[in-house]
Amino acid sequence: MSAWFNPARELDALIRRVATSVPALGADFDPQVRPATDTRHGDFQCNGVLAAAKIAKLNPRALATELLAALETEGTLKKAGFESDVAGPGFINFRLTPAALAEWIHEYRDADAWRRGASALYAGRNVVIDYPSPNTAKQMHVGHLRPIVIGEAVARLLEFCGAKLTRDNHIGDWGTNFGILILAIKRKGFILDASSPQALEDLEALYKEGSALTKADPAELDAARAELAKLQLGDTANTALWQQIVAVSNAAFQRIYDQFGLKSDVTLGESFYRDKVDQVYRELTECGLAEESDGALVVWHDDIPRFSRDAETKLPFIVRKKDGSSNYASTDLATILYRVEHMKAEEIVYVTDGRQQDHFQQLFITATKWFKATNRKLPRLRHVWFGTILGEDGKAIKTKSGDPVRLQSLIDEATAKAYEKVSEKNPELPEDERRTVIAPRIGVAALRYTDLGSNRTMDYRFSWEKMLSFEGNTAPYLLYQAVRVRSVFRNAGLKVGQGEEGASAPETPGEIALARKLLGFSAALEEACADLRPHALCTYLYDLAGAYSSFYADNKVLVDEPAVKARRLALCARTSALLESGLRLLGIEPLERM
RNA sequence: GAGGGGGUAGCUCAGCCGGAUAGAGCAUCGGUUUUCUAAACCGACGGUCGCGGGUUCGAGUCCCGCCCCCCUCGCCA
Repeated sequence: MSAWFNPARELDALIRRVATSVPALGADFDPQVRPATDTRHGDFQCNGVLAAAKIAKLNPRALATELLAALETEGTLKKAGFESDVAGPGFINFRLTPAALAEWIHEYRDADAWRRGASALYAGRNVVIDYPSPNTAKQMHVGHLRPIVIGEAVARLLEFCGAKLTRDNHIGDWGTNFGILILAIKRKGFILDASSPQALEDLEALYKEGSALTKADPAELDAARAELAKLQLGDTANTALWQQIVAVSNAAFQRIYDQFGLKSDVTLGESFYRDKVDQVYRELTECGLAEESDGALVVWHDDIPRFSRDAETKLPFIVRKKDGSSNYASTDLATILYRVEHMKAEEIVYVTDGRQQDHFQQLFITATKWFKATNRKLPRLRHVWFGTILGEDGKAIKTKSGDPVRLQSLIDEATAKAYEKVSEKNPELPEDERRTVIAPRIGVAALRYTDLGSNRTMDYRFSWEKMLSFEGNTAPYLLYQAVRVRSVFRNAGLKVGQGEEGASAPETPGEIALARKLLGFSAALEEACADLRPHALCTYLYDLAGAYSSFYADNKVLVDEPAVKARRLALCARTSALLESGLRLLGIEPLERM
């Protein structure tokens, strides 16, 4: 074990250490080590000398030369396989020798090795991730795509980097809509059957009707409230109905989760916390954080102008409604406490729509003060938020009738298009494989990748054309590249990873470029983890696939010279493993052929 | 009004812990296959990085002002 998993990080540490022996630099010198912006400059560059020279009023080139001399004397640089020089106004460029590239490729050969390299980021940390957390009694629609897809990718990233992860599906199963729904069910004498695929759709229709009635007739609204009150007081009939509604919802959700390969460790919905909110009210009141306002129990944050009681537009954190019932603020607070006490959470990650930013900001501030006042240890709280999926017109996506687009219909359409495309491109593959394996996987992968491919904080325009186009930075392109690599091994009669003995160091431009790209994985992973942005990984995988394609076009793998063939097979094997591991991190299951 | 996001090629978007000549895909035009999956590769075309100031050796990236678009703002989650 000698090659650095993440050379940029190690280089940075090394330069900092050596800089202490250079008088003009010292201990607080920031080397600003970055991947080289242009490969002609090498693999990594140190930009920090320019700024330091300015402060010390020295010639930057001379200072860079001095620092580099100290680095070279120290010896590590050469051992790690770097060549280096001073360039331009005072940059220091570092280039890994082909032998060093070969060593990394030899050493970091599979997901286990990468996981070990990456484990420093989250080693052993207890993390609870809250997703996709849908509301019950409604079918999953396009709005549920992002929490599923982003949540799963973030979860896998964290797990890959060593976190001890609990996936907690915090379903919304205790909302005020249950009064309306229960009333409507009773009126119609409707019988619920959780095993029926139709059941949730029926519930939704009932709710729509009931909702319209309550809007039209105040007496109806009172009746609905009465049903809700009965439920909350533990009425047997209403509780049974509520349980059935939740069961119907969960069964329908599960059918969607299965198609996305989603598994929760626990599903503790809001209802689970209904007997735990009193403690929240009591403690918040006792430590002087919460107070009555217009009959509700609210928390003001006078230290934050926007959330202060003096703000122009009042935005209190309402923890108990004026009718005495809880809301998501109260249950979210109770949930934090539960996760800390019973799941030993050191970090909680919420994956939700960006429109909830105010809520989470207030939640986090309130929790911070509450935990401080009660001498509890606060976990790190992170809101991983995302933008909205827009229709082709740039407005919230809807069907022609104005209803939300069902998630299942998105999956079906994507799958159908994928089937068409595969059948056109590769008709000799067995029909059954195309239909049951390849098409569904490409379809779901396309949905996922479209969602993950751009920065999550951006809104994006949903376009069938773009989503199902199999060119450019898309899932089918990446899947295709992964399949092409596998095909090389199939033709050679080898398993991926075999035939590397006696490999020489990369030599041709295509080989070198690919090898460098492979090394870039560690940095991409770190970047994706830092802000929990899966799209950094997407960008990397796309680059890697491109580097492979160029390599593949100019470097025939199955050649006669054993050393050349072995080194190219090694490059192929690593590309294959990295593409496939990377896709899995995004939640995308790679294919054998397509 | 306050807060958040966005404004980069005709379109969709990367790049934004300041770094050397601003990148992809699509579209348009052209080239590459008796060769490991051409769903590919290579090339050409295409830019006042919203506008104006400032900081800096260096600004798409940081700061200030302004303009435009989207979202949120008292009891839904």
